[in-house]
Amino acid sequence: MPRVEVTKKVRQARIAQLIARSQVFSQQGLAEGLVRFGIQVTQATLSRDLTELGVIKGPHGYEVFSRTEPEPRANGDLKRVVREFVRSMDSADHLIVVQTDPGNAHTVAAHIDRAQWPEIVGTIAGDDTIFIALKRPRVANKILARLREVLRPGNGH
Amino acid sequence: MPRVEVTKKVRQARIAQLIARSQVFSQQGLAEGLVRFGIQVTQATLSRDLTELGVIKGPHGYEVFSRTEPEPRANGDLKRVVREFVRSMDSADHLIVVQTDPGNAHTVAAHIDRAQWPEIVGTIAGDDTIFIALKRPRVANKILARLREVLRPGNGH
DNA sequence: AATGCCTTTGTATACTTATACATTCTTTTT
DNA sequence: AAAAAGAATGTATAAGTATACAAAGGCATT
Repeated sequence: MPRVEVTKKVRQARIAQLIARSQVFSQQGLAEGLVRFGIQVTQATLSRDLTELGVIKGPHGYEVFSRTEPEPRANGDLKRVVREFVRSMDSADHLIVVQTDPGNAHTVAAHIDRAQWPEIVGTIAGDDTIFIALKRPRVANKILARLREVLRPGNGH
Repeated sequence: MPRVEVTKKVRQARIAQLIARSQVFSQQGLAEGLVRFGIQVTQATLSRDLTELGVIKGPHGYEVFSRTEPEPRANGDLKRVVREFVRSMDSADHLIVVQTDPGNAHTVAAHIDRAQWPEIVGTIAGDDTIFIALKRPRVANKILARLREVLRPGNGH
């Protein structure tokens, strides 16, 4: 049974609370903040706690790293990255414009490049936008349809 | 002016490329990866680069945290950056494709954007390529000519 | 050219974080 | 109950990162 002292679980909850409300930049500082909750631990323990909580250190101090995995890297296939990152698509003549989640345009573009579809002349990716240059305008709908296939719900998983 | 050495900008572009494609867990390891690009720097410089790039260290290595582009110190005009970074240009229908020195596409594109030429709908820049979307294909040559003016030798300084 | 300011980078080192090992306490197995 | 196995945590230190300082070069002004 749990002891009278503060459990690991409670401590980690306090840590999450603390870093959510204030900017903490070191485990030493975190330890000091925890003292106000009557919790006293060493830096080593905090290092372990932060790892378990999935906390990372950003420009503004520690933050919970739960958001959509910024970079699933490795090599999923085209379908996977399209389904995961693409928000919308449209075409304009020789060009298809793809909107993705911020920061992931290059990931998607790289996969499209790799597919080497003959109708595509080239792609270029910014932060959240991809331009796909086509050889001829009339293939736009064909390519769009091919890409959209994987976006439809109930389309495998 | 072209420099013999690798510029900071190019180096940071390589860093971004490297951490996007593989999992890097230390600045030491990053330095080793950069050697394959012929770039040799110390850990201290990489620490600074990562800060400037807004890179953080997550469970899967370094990742880009935020695209807080400090925006190229509003310096130099369009002519200067075109002369300095552009390698070649061509058009494809309503699209102009500009090739630049590695890592400098954003700089050039930003200046083109700033010029606000009415014939240009928008631009998007990758690592060394820019797509310029035009309202209508027939203005391509006009824009190309205007850009190429500054590339001609003996064109002021 | 000389001066001064700014940028970039390396060196050395301080600061921060992770981890091997040991200890203590709890739980499970025999 | 004793022994074995695990969990949690501290200690000491290794591993990793940031930064003060100085050197070097670019650029503008004089």
